[in-house]
Amino acid sequence: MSTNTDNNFFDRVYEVARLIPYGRVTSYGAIAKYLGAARSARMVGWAMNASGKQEDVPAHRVVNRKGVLTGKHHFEGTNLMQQLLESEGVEVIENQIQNFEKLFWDPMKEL
DNA sequence: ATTCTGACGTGGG
DNA sequence: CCCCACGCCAGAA
Repeated sequence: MSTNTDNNFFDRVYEVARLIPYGRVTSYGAIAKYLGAARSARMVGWAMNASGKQEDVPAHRVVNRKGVLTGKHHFEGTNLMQQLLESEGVEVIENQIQNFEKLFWDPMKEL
């Protein structure tokens, strides 16, 4: 059995997502790039879609490159994603994360 | 098999 | 800064 590098692309996305520190955020592209699939940023989003099964995947900490909560519509309710972020100290206005550059967590750089 | 779509990213205007 | 068009690639119909 493989350790953790032979899992499906989806599972790898989940692994990285779990590594996102509390109160920090990252982008789909950053994760995709870290996995060596920079051109598959969209797949990361798709993977997140299936992350509903995974309980340890903080999908709310993953946004697009602009720092906008593009996927909030996929969460339960209408502003659950924003609430989760704000509960971590992340300020969100109009689906836009404030100080995005400062809160941005780059797996390639941090790992 | 083919076609469309999408929680994206980049480039040009 | 905003808006538009194209590329990528995996899953769904």
